Amino acid sequence: MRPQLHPLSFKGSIDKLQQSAPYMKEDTTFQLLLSSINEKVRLTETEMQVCKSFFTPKKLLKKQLLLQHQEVCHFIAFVVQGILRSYTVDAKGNEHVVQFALEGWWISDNYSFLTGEPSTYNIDALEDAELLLLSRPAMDELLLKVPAMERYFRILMQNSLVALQRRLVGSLSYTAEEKYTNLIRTYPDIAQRVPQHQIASYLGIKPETLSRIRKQLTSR
Amino acid sequence: MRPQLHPLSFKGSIDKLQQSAPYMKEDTTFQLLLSSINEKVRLTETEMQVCKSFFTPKKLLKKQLLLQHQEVCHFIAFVVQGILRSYTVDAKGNEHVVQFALEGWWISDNYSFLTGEPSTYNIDALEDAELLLLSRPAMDELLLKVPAMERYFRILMQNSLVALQRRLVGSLSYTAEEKYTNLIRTYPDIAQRVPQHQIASYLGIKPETLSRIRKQLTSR
DNA sequence: GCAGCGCCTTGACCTGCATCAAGAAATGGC
DNA sequence: GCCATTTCTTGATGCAGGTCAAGGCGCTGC
Repeated sequence: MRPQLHPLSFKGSIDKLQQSAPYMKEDTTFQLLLSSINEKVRLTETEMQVCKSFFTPKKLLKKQLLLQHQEVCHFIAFVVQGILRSYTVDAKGNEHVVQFALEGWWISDNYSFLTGEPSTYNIDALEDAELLLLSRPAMDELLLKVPAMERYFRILMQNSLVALQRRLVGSLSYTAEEKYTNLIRTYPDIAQRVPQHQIASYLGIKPETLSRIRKQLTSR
Repeated sequence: MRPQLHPLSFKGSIDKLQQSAPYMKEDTTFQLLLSSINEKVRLTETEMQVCKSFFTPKKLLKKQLLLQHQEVCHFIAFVVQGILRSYTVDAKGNEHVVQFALEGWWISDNYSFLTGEPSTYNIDALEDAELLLLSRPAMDELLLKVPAMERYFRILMQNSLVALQRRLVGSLSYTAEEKYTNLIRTYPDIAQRVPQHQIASYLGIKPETLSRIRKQLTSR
């Protein structure tokens, strides 16, 4: 069985995190991030501390925008708690969900972040969320001070690339029903926490079609 | 105008290369690779020499396979000359072109290369080709000896990620005709050098449909 | 020169999903 | 608890692109 690959990141367990006491707050915020990093590269205790210092915590309410179309994306965001989505609005006015990000995933507009050009995406919260932001200057400095992070980000990029390539081939070769059943098999938590019409948008089908597909599936 | 981003790489000029005399062979083989690297990171003269030593030249005839489905992908390949494609065959027996690679582009199955799992892709040559292969152990050693290459590959990955994300959104929001006109606008050389039915496969449409679209377009 | 094959075109018909329209359920604010 | 809004369902109809089938054109090899 192949290990799962997630766009821009991996999915870490958060069970412990949610139960932990309030005075642990500071630690638990970074715990998920550090375990994500540790899964891919070895950092010394000091490097981890340095790392932490470059991130800015941020809270977001449901529906609140983190990034708006035509703004420059000045950060990449690590999701500590909640769900975010990035989406575009095409020439015909249709929204297309590009990515969901749950706990332990990264989200941003890479293109805008890297080039400084205005973004073509919007990013907002589908649930109240807690994030750790890494700004462009912070990232540049972090990579200088902790070169191992260069490797971490390369691995992230490669994993997302692979996941995205699969999604693309899937979008070309599967029927709407197959796309949906693949999704709920691969990311059952998304299917449960995200409204159906958002999932439809992610899959590139209409909410009506998804509704009919679900009806079909339950009747079997 | 946005700089173009190419899946897994960039497109470098090869005009000079093709005109150069035979005794320059050795140099011209690496020239394109080095200029690709220099565009993204600064290497010392020594580092460039070290870099070269890790690559293995390889020639491929038209239709020859570089990687076969279910083999492990032991390399990433830089295209010096010619055109390659990677493709999958889905459950219904349909081929899907995942990527084309022209001069100056990289091609491989990243997933298989990174994890050592058997590949789900095939890679073959659409024209006689000249490649530079970087094996997994060679890459690991290269990254140790020339850490700047870590950055080069991260940038490559990020660029491909961005390009792939656009392609995905495009595959969801554009009509077949829009997808085709986008392709010939973005990569006119692909449209000219690659047979139509391969392009149709890349776009996720049938050759018959592409033929009809082209007829429509010329009649306007 | 022509046989054979790969590639492209054209026509007739079919189908999966979109579109449009109208309610029904669920959710949330106060 | 009740109204507003958001989300989901269902039905009727349309169309982009797929499928199947046949034929043409231009290589390449002998």
